[in-house]
Amino acid sequence: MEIFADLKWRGAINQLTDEDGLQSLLNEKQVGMYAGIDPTADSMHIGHLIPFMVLKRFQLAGHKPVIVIGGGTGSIGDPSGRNSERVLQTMEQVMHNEAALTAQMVHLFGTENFRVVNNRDWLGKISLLDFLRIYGKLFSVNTMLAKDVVASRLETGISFTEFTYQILQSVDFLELFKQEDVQLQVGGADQWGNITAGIDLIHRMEGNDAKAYGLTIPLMLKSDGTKFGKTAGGAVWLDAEKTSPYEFYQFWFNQEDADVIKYLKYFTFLSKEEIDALEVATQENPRAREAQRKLAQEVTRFVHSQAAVEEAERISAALFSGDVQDLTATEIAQGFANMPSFALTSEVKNVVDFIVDAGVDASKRQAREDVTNGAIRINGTQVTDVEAIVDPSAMYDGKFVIVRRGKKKYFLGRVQD
RNA sequence: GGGGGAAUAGCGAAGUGGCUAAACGCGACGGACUGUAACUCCGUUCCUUCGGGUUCGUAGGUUCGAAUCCUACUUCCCCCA
Repeated sequence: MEIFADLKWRGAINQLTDEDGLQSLLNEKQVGMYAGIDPTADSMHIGHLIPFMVLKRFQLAGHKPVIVIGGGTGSIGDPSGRNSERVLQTMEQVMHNEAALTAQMVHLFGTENFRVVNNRDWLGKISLLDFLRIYGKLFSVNTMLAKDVVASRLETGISFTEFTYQILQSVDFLELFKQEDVQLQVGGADQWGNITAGIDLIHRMEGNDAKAYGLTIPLMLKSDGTKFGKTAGGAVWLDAEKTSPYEFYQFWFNQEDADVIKYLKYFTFLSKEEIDALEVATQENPRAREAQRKLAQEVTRFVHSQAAVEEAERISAALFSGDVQDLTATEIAQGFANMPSFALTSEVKNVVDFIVDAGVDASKRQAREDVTNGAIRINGTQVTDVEAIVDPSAMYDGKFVIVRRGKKKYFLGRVQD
């Protein structure tokens, strides 16, 4: 499918500045395009992936994405989508984040037909007087105040620093237009104001016939209206240290039927035919969760690797069947990375005491009840006798004890001595 | 500043001297069912060495016996100024 039609079908387009103009540009040449990310953390989370998925599709279609790491803008703070002033980060933190994000980008985009640049390289060189004389004159405060992002903050307050953010982002677009032949900026729906400000600046500096376009992506929401990409544990990170590949896989696997097709379209590179087939499969046999499985596999492979997919599936199979005996110590460490864990000694204990000391249950009364009800499994083996004894050195090289309460609540004991 | 009312378990809310470790609803947890779902159903829901122990804003008091009566204090709400 032609890239533009494909994006529309995938529901990836919210607003466009000039559909016909962009369409014909895309037809005639390899177009440079960019999206930015401010180094506010040392990893992307899946929310960040939203504009980058679109860039990746353009890349696969032969165009050239550029990622701007906002070393300059990130030291200022984007007011978009926020109702309070950002706390500035230390420069060391910003630099550390930049390096980590760059590595993630290269992992997703490769090095062919792709660039990562840092806007500190140009923003950092502009003197205050140049800023005011060259750029400031071209921005009307009246227009800036009218942007939604700013207007919504006038009640609660916005600093001059954040107010100028849209000028900096506009300068980015202009610089990229000149240096990297970037003609399209892609961003989330809340970036519309910043993007159009950039196009206006390009027109003023480079002439009205300069071809610069903007594309925003719809706000991603779940079918129940809540925010996409959050779990009880917080954001879903791309960094395997923050969100293990197993948890990452599980996040996608657990999507609702009502959302899964939307996400397949958006977050995978499967063809329309494949996705249509999965849609039918979901309707006819929802219990198989074929679409969710495919979604989890595809996204986990894209963000991590095929090996990560296989490992995640092995851990999933073990955890959900309860057969945890066969897991290796490494797999346990991954599968339990963000599950509750507790420290223990290799001392042999009574189950009830063990459970309470582990924090699995709050009181002995509760612990006895759970044991009696058959709700407790130690290392995959059900324990129903309150007098049973737990020996931490029994399995997994004496390093771990896996406690399961109920069907799928796991707790990992790490033997300390 | 004056007057009135209320504080009960995670939350809401009954309970006005013994039958109350405290109804009921929600939530939470466990189980059955299921698709690692929703719904529904069943059970549990202060601690315990299972003998018992400690609870109804806090501290005292009355009583054989107090969540229930009295006093003081704290907090919250309402009305009047």
